[in-house]
This record gives sequence, structure tokens and C-alpha cells, in this order.
Amino acid sequence: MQSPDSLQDTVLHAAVSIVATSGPDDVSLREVARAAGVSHQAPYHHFKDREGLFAAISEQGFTLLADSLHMAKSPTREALFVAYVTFALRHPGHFRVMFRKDICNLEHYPAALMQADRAFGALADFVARDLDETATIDEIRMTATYMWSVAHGLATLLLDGPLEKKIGEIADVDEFVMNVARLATRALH
Amino acid sequence: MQSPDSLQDTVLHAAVSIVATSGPDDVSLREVARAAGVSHQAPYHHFKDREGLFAAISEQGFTLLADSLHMAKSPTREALFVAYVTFALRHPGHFRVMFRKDICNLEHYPAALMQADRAFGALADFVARDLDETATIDEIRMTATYMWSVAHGLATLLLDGPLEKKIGEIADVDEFVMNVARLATRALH
DNA sequence: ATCAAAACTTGATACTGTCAAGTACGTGCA
DNA sequence: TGCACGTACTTGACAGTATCAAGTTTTGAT
Repeated sequence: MQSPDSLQDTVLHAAVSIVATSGPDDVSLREVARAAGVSHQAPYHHFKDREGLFAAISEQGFTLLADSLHMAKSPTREALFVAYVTFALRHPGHFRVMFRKDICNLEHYPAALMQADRAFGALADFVARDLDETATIDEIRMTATYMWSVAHGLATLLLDGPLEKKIGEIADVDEFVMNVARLATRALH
Repeated sequence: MQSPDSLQDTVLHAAVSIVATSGPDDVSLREVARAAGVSHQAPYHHFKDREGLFAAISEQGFTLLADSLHMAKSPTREALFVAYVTFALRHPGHFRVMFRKDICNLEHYPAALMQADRAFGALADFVARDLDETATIDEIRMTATYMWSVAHGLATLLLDGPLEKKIGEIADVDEFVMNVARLATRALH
């Protein structure tokens, strides 16, 4: 995207790029150091360890996602779906890390956790506004879980799953996502 | 589960167990070799390399999943959902590998791919039978994608995602899954 | 009994994350 | 000006890893 200046940005950018093309397992601190033209230990001054690097990617990713979801002013249900899936497809280098608790447990990174909560808050707020006032807490929670599941499932299946190879056959991916979104929202009254 | 006898089974079992508790990244061929009490190179006689080991896990997992989905004789829509999610929660050591294309590209493992197709075929067949005859190919494909997305999204969010920490609060996980399934199927007429 | 293949071992190489100890440099302060 | 100190970075070392190569043992069919 941009041309980063600080080593911190350079390393982060290189790592996201590797995740986007290969996956998190192929991110090596020594390789991003080489990519930045510095010694193998230089990145450790900006990230505590490998997990810290992934935490930074997660935080940036959830910030972008939360912004995307909040951006949709007076969104429709379909618009939220599409925003979620679109984020995943346009930022694979972030999305592939954000939910990988095994490589980065967000519980240990409050700043990242806050951005994650902000993203999920956008969905919860929408659902609370969208359902009529007779809805119980359980109904709201169930509905939010449902919406999130569809969007997350579709995003992961499109991005890395068996649907990926069929994307080529789909003329307009955005329209396909929108159609699934329309189908999904039919479950809500 | 069982007490495996052959080294191949022992190694496979140990790997699945590590994935279930820690994740695929913590699977080391040397560690499973140690667990089996053999030299660090012994596993290579049964699996071409690390990816081959994951392919074997995937094949076993998709076999189990396909069996589960086919097992549900004259299934309801909800039963299929529940079967999928239940499989993920009861076989995390398999499920966490089956969709990780970065550590194991099924395209290179025909036997595993066949089991995967068998699992997805179960869903596709059901959808084709479930929709009325006026449904177009696109509608069938869209519906199958939708159902799969909900089930897959819910499974991953429950297993590894932010919903996991809330599982404790959910009195009856099976009932919770069933309720989401009921909500999801309301989208289908 | 023999012989070839399968199952397994030992050894080496190149990579990784990370600890430990250094060096270079800018900035505030006396 | 000089000097102390923290930040950014380097060099070096260690243990762990996947995997190649080459050996040895075990086994099973003829």
C-alpha cells in the first residue's frame, strides 16, 4: 500500500504481506528483518516476540474492520454482511491472523482486544436497534451470533476454503455475497 | 480413543491430540516421534513430510464428517446443522486442520479430497432434495453455500473464536446450536 | 535359506525463535 | 562543552525444527 518509514511499520507491512500470500506460518522474524534490511534481532525492539507481531497485525485488522462496520451509516442488514466479507477478502493478511487464537491470544493484548470489542459492538448495536422492543436478551444474542456466523463462515470459505476455487466461476463476487446476504436476512422476520 | 498399534496410527493419534490441545503449529514430527518412542526419522516412512501428516488427519476428519452427515437418515435441515457443529466441537484435532489450506493443500491429496467431496456432497444432495423442483441451479448452489456458511461460521466461532469464552455461560451448548439452526432455517421458506 | 523390500536409526545441514551482550547515537542536563 | 542515559540496532550463541542422505535391522515371500 504505502511506503512505510519506521522499521516498525516496515516489519508490520512485510509480515501482513507474507500472511496474505502464504499464511501466518510462513512469517519468520528473520525473514521480515531481511526484507527490511536490518539484523535478525532488530524487530525485537518493536515487538516483544512473534506473538507480539501477530498481535499488532490483529489490532490493526480489528481497527480496520470496526471502522468498516461503523462506516456503514444507517446500514441495512445486508450492508453489514457485505462489509464483513469484503473486509476479509480485501485484507487477507489481517483476517487470517485475527481469529487464530493459537498464534496470538488477544486476551494478553488489551489494545487489540479493545478494537475487537469495538468491531463486535458495531454488530451488537445494530442487532439491538434492528429487532423490535419485545426482543429478549437471549433473542438479541442469538440473532447477533447468527449474523456473525453467516458472515464469518462465508468469509472464511471464500478466502481459504473450498469455495475459493469456485470464485473464478462466479462472475461477480460482490453480487454473489450480496445474494447470500439477502438469503440470510430472510431468517430475520 | 483406542490404543493404536501400528506406528502410523500412533503418530496420527499423537498429532491429532496435539492439535486438539494446542493447534497445528505445535505439531512437530520430532515430538510425535518421541511420543511414540521412535527415532526422529521414523514417521517419515509413513508420511512423506509434515504436510503429508496433516493430509492424513484431514482425510480421517472428512471421512468422519461425511459419515456423520450421511448417518442422519432423512435428516431435517436443523439436524444437518447440528451434525456439522457437533463434529467440529467433538473432533477439534481434525477440524482445525481440515480447512487450513496453508498447512495442507488438499489438491495434492486425492484420497483426502474424495472424502471432502463426499462430505460436501451430503449437503448438496440434501439441499437438492429439500428445495422444490422449480429451483434453479444457482438457487441450489446459493442455498448450499448459505447453509454451509452458517454451520461453518458457528463451528469456528464456538471452537476457537470469541464465542468460546462464552460457552461456559451457555447452559446447554447443544440446545444453543439447535436454536441457531432453527433461526437459520427460517431463511428457507 | 536367501534376498529384496520395508521399517527404522544415525548423522548432518540449514533454517527458526529467542536469550545475552555488545555498539552507535541522539537528547536532556550540568 | 561534557556526560549520562535511553533508544535503536548489531553480533553471537543456543536449542529446537524439517528434511536430506546414508546406514542398519526386520520381515516376508519364494
